[in-house]
Amino acid sequence: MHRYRTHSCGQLRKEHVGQQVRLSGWVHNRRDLGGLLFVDLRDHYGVTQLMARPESPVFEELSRISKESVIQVTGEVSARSAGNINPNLPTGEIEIEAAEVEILGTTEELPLTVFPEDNTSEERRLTYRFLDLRRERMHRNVMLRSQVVAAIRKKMTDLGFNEFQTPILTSSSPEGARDFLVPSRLHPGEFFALPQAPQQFKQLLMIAGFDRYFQIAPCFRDEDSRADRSPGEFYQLDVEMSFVEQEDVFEVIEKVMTDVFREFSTGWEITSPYPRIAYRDALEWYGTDKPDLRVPMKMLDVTALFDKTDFRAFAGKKVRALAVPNVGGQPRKFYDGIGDFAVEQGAKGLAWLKVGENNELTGPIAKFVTEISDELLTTLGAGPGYGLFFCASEDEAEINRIMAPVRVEAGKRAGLAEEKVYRFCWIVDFPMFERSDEGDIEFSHNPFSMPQGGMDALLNKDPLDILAWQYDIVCNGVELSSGAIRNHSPEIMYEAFEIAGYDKDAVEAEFGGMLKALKFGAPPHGGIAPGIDRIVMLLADEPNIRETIAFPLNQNAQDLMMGAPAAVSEKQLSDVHIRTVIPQGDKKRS
RNA sequence: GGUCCUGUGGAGCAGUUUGGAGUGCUCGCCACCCUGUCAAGGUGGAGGCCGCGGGUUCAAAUCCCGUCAGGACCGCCA
Repeated sequence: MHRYRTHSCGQLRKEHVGQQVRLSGWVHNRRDLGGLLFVDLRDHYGVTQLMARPESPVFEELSRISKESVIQVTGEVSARSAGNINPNLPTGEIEIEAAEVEILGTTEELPLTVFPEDNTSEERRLTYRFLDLRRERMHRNVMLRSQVVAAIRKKMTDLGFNEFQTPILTSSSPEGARDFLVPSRLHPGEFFALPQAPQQFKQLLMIAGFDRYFQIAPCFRDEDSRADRSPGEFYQLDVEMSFVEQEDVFEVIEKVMTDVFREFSTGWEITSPYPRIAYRDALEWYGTDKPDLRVPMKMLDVTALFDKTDFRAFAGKKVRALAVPNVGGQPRKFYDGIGDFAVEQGAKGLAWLKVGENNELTGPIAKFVTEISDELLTTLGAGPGYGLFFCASEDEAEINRIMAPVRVEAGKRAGLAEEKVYRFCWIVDFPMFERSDEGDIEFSHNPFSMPQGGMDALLNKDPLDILAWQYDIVCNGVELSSGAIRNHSPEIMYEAFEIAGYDKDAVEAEFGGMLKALKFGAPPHGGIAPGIDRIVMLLADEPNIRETIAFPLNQNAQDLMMGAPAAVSEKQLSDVHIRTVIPQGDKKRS
């Protein structure tokens, strides 16, 4: 007989009855009936019920072993009588009559319960992550991630892509986030940067002629985290293709995403092809460039209409309207509730109107809009039963920040949000340039994207009107990725940087390596990089990205289990020529 | 850098608004009862610096100030 086990805890069925078997695993739960003892034994594969009677030599020992200890049990598989079958357990038709027990690993009192899975603070879960990962939900999420990554690799390979590894110790790349720096021992005072993305390397691979690249790539950015943005590091499906236009990239990614989501979602609906929404439309309609299309309502700018009124509160401000159908029966409390939600988002208030049976408008601002009421309803496509909400501000960005969540929340409260569905979309036509707060022209996103219209556009159009071959893929309000057709022409690159205020010398000083490569026969190319963590987060239907990562840092970018980051010895510091200066008042000291 | 929420036996909460004895709930732990449970059930018990420091008060888990820790968001991050 094998030393530790003959079968897994998820393996035994009716046909094994009568066999002598050995199982190893964790004590999942115990039910002591006095004259009869049940122990659930758990491993990665499942749970099997062990059973012992008082006359058994192992009864006493088995009844004392604490939960989450690791034990090995030998005994005979016996069939459960019809009334005792557990239909919720794949192994529920059998149980093991324990004859021998060996304790392989004991446990101290548990800081959290593995089973049942009650609420535990995330701080504690991360501190004892090895216990947290035993729990069914986290175990399932981590396995889902593993399977999703395997499926993506297979799919990409089937589509003719090759996986490459790119350096982890590298130099700063043009993503624009703060770098994680690694001091060089051999070169005093110089530093590596961990890659924010393998952006330049994948472009170099295209220039080197490899045609179709992908990588499940680790990326590092020293920026603050969010519920959907993991602290410090994350993984992306990094993709780059040669001799392609935007639509070619879309075709590949839509196929991969749709297939993966169909394979791993539990029957959720996915619509393909994904709608394409221009960046400017997305901001006006949804208040964000990552719209949650499960709520279909669009907002509209009605500044021009309110200019015709004497409504002082909106005078001189931009006004955005949200028309919500099917809320005619809602009490005043509903409308005020939406307003309260807007205030929580930072609004001073939210004006609203109710559309009556005969299109008559009622509500706090009704008397101010009498002369534009017909036009308003026509513009918004609203009629009886609609609720109209208005947000006004001099600052369009403020309207967007407030109204984007209000739109989704109002849709949910009105029962208009779809469930069990993945609504993908492409956001396209990002502007190439924007005006900075100081009034200068600057790149609005990635300076290495190809401007739509190429050199001609750069030379002849107002920079603020130039669009880029740049795109995002969004699902249910989660931005999965940005991507772009790259600027593979040095001349166009110099010109684009010129517009943004960088002369040729500055560009060469900053991006000389990349530029040099473009001068030696660069193919047109483009790519994208959907976030693995976010894909798994959507598939697992988890609200927080850390639930999809086995060992995430906490919000403050610390590893509570391993104690990272941490001070290092003076020797280590001097080896890499580093002297630390701790800010005054900072209690952290080596 | 900023705003907001949270901190109460081993775990998760309620109690704080309106100050009056560490009061309560669910789980875990220990002991005992229990021969078909599977989130077993029953009885009893142990376990507390109410995050920490200061202040107000006859009296503080509760009010005030500060501070630490965790989380959500803004900034930031393609």
